[in-house]
Amino acid sequence: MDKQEIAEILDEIGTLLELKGENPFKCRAYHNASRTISTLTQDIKELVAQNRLREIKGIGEALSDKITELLETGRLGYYDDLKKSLPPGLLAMLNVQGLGPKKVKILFDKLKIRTITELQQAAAQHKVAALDGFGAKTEENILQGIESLKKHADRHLYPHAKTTADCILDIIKTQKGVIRCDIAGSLRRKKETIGDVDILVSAKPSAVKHIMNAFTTYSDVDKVIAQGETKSSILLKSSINCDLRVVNDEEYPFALAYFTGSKEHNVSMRSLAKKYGWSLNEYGFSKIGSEEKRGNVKRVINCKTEEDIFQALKLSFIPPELRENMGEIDSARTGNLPNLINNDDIRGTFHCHTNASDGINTMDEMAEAAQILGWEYLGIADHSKSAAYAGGLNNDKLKLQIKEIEKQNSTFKNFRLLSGTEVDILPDGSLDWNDDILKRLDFVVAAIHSKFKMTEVESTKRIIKAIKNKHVTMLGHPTGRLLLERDGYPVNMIDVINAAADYGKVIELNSHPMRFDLDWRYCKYAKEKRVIISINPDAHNIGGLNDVFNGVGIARKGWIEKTDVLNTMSLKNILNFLKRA
DNA sequence: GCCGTTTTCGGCCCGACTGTTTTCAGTCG
Repeated sequence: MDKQEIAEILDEIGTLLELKGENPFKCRAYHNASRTISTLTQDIKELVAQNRLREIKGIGEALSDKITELLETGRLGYYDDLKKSLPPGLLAMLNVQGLGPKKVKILFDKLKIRTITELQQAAAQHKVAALDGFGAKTEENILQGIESLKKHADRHLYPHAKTTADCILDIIKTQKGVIRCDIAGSLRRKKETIGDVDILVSAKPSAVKHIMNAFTTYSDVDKVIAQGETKSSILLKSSINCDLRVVNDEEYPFALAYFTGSKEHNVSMRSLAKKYGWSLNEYGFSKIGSEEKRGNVKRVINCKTEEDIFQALKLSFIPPELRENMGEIDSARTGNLPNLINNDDIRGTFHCHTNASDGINTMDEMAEAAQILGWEYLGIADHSKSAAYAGGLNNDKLKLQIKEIEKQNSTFKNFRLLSGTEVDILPDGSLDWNDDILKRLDFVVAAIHSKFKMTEVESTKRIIKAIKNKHVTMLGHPTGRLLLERDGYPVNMIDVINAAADYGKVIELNSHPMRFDLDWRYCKYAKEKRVIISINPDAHNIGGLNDVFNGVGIARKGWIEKTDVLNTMSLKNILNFLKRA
């Protein structure tokens, strides 16, 4: 059992306790512990072996015992008993918008509803509205919530949500009376996927109604979910939920910080404010104990921008991408925030396909696009011969491509194509090209494209064997395509990172919107082990090259600094690096 | 269930909106 599985069980225990009506703080303790465990960088097995679990903040005696039991026996009696005491369908019911643990508990206690299907039937028969605390409107919302759940279960990819948000932002910005206007929420934090879009506006009071109307009557609105004085919520035809919040301009920086989140980051910021004797909310700082609410808040500190808020708390400015309560507040206090990568820092990239294998554009077109982006180099990495499904090159075609690249390079001035390959790691860990061909290439990306159903131990062994090959430069998409599931595979990333450190290999962080291989914890671990990451688009066309930027958000979450990323090196350094590799 | 320069008990982040009530509970972010 790994820490991720432990974290999932702890989270579920927290939710199950909520459904049983347990002390909310006890429930929260489990949720907090789950998050802490899942983001742990130390080896949990080692911590248990050394009896050091309780050194972790939020893990006390009870949780330490439970985690130890889970790790040592693979089971937890407390969890099994808890699960037996409630029907499994209750957890799924919590996904219905507007239903929380209290309402689900009532539905179960009074009507014996155990599944979403039973809930839908009961609501259709108007049995739900008859319950105490429920009504016709709640019943209607439950039915709509179930429909919506079926229709919009998925989250939205960053680039799609960003395009949508920009269109709405453009409309809001041009409204009369608007002072400041920004995207907030997970979109501002550049999460890989977005739940809903949050837009924040500051405006003159007289303009609020007019702005809200402009928002709710936007041409792409499918349905207006809520419309109030400060907040409106719409569902777009593209099935993206979008919230607009209006505040006055004095409140704006506080609201921007608040609605940018994350929730966990905000909780920590409030705790910190409390230590200074202030209460922090979306409208300002106020003195603890004062009864003032919105409208007559006596601001203890005036803040015109978000920067001022951080400064008031003696923190350096925390970029939105880092606001996940993953240690950024401590780092901001001690001046140790990472130096984040910007799009402008990217000086080239590897792992790009052409129409020689399964790409769409020609090598010429890809090279031109890279130069337009201002890059110094572009790596060509078409598939190898075993990747028949992807039109993998045969020996002769690869040799021809190497020659073609040499020829092209003689025509460039401040740009260079690098000849590479995305070589298949075969099921036994050997490579699809022999060493004679591999040594002729500038770089070699090794990746798995077959036999995804191997066990974690088997696929880890397979990858590590490939990493050991002296011609391999980097490991491509190390866990497959997680968002597509169908070709993701289990792998022990800690072992893989250790091997990459031992053999001096690069690990690729694919930034194609459908592929997010490494999460921030592994990036952080890779950094500790001094393993270089490369942000690669796995671009199959010109447009794909622009997606490198989408990966930058991920890299930021990984606390990867410019110096830790291959793509920020100049061509000269890249060539030196490749020679060494 | 966790935590403590207010440490073994009492507090744990905070406000808007909705729908249900007639002053508030539940949900959400």
